[in-house]
Amino acid sequence: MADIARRTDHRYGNRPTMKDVAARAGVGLKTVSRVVNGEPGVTPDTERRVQEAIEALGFRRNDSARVLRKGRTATIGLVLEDLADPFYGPLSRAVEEVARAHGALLINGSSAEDPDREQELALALCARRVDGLIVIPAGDDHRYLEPEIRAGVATVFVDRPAGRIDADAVLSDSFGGARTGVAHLIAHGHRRIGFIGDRPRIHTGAERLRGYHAAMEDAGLPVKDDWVSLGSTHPERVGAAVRAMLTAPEPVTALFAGNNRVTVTAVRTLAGHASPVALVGFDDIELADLLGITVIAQDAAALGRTAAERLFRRLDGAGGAPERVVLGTTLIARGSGEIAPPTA
Amino acid sequence: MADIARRTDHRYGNRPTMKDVAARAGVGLKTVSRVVNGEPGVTPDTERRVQEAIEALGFRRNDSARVLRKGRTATIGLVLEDLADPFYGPLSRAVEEVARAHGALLINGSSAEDPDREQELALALCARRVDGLIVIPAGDDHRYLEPEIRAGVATVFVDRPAGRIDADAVLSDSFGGARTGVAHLIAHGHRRIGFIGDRPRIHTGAERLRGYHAAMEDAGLPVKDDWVSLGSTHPERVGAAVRAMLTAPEPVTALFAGNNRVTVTAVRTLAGHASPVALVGFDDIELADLLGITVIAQDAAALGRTAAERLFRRLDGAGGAPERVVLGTTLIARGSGEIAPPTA
DNA sequence: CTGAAAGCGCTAACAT
DNA sequence: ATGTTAGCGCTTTCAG
Repeated sequence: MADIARRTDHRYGNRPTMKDVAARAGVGLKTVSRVVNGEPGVTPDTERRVQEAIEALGFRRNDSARVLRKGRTATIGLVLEDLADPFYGPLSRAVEEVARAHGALLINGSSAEDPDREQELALALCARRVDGLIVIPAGDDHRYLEPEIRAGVATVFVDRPAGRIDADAVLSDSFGGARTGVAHLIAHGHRRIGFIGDRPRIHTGAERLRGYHAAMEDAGLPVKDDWVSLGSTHPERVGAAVRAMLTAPEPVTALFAGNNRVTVTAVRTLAGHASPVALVGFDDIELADLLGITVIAQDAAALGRTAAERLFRRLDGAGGAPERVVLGTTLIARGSGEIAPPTA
Repeated sequence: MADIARRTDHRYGNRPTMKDVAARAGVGLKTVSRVVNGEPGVTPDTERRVQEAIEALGFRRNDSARVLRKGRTATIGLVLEDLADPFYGPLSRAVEEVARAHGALLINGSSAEDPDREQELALALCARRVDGLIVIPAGDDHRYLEPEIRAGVATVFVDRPAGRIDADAVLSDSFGGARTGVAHLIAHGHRRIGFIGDRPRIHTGAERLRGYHAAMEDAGLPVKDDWVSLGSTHPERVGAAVRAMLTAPEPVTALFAGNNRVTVTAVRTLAGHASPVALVGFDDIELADLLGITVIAQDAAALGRTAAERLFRRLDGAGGAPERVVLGTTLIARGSGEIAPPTA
């Protein structure tokens, strides 16, 4: 009766279990477990019989049950902004490689820059008991993760730091990179420089803006309100911002683009402009070399690799207070940042 | 004694369970389950007490246990070639969005174009009992998936068809796209056209080569051995192939690039070349518009979306024989493909 | 070297 | 409306 119920119940498409394998091989359940996990203490002959039964039945161990018993899933979660953004591809891949080296799989999801969605995703991953979590924050309040972290979910933030909790973070030097980029434009003779960034709520955006202001101040240059535009990275918004700066009462002669999305739109917009305008963008872009775009490059793969390595070190028991690692950026001069201002 | 053992045992970092919540709220286990899952039949007052206990204890349902009982993981697996390749970013994102709409999460991994790694990954996903699998094949023999598919793992192949098994597949029209692209070059006066593709073992590569041959034959043009180069998409290999074709006894006046990686290298190589050479590439690339690169574009997001939708339809019980869906491609003329051959 | 029994945290089925 | 019991498929413990 109980057995009929079980056979009628087609969860997992009625897959064979270790019990089935044991019955077929005429051995005990635990012996099958030993063979499947390569544990010692099984005679070659018994092992062969078990292997045959496994083959015949098409048995594959159910890791869900294993996880329940062992308490570790060998899975880590990655919450990022947008899997389709070329900046996050190499980052994800680097995380994946480190995970693979540690025998773990990767679940990832996009927050679409929505704090609620970030939280929903991160908590769903915790419910699946991922061993660790790598988060590229969309929101600025991560207290919702406190119980999880306390319960033992190793957590590392990347690209942007956590908000309102103390946690490991791996970042690029946004402030220094932007400052260097703007100083580069100043060194080439520009005095009226525009900054187009994303929403100021986003940490990297704010830091890059700070770098811009610092470079201008270092050079004793004023900053007009018209020269700073923050908001969505939507092409329309950015395009309009570029045009506004070029036609302002005191038009800019150079632009600093706050990230890869902005740079792309800025280049497209400037391509349709009469006189040349200097441009330096944060983040490298594919084919930027052929287009001669000067950029402040950050190493997305290194960001992901560093974060993942720190995560696994924590999982391996490394203690100590949360740390913040800041990776440097590189100025790559390709032409667009070396255009001189029009001689007035 | 048993309880001491349990407390000492720190799996899941000693997280509270429903039993703990039940004890604290002074209710039965099942009542907690009802509250957590939003099932009816709980008085508002009881519900409040349970919620309070959940908050106080920082309880989060253990989905591993749930999965074991329910038989569905609400997780799908995606095996692709390289998460860092800009072609797969939008594809993954599209799959993710469909999964999200169905309340499922996405585990993804890169095969790095290695058949063994593809198999290892796909089977690891099956061991975790993903409900469904989307595979971008690296290998050409997928019989290893037969037991899994029979056991109920819905499987859809994308970008390239499955090898030696009959399964759903969603593809782009590689043959037609390449034929159109090469015909476009012929229409602009070229007679000596080169084809640079990836390894012929890869289905898309073979199909595109077939399209090239078809277009040449349609026009009654011969194809010299020197004009076809297949192999790795490594920049060095591709660069050398381009240079060889331009300096062959009968040099080509136009090139067809078999995929996005090849196109990028071809553009870089041609940029250093004296006389202009026409180029059409398979796959669109970011900023190709600014560089004036003519391409045969496929819709990576549509590929992913279509595959994921089919997968969930199968999961929802849709029967019928495996089907092959072929999505069309689009020729986008931007200049490089409209360069006329040098007048001889 | 092998196996029986207990139980991981949850849900389904059945009481009450 | 609420609680009790059994058991998902595996690993752990302990006894042969």
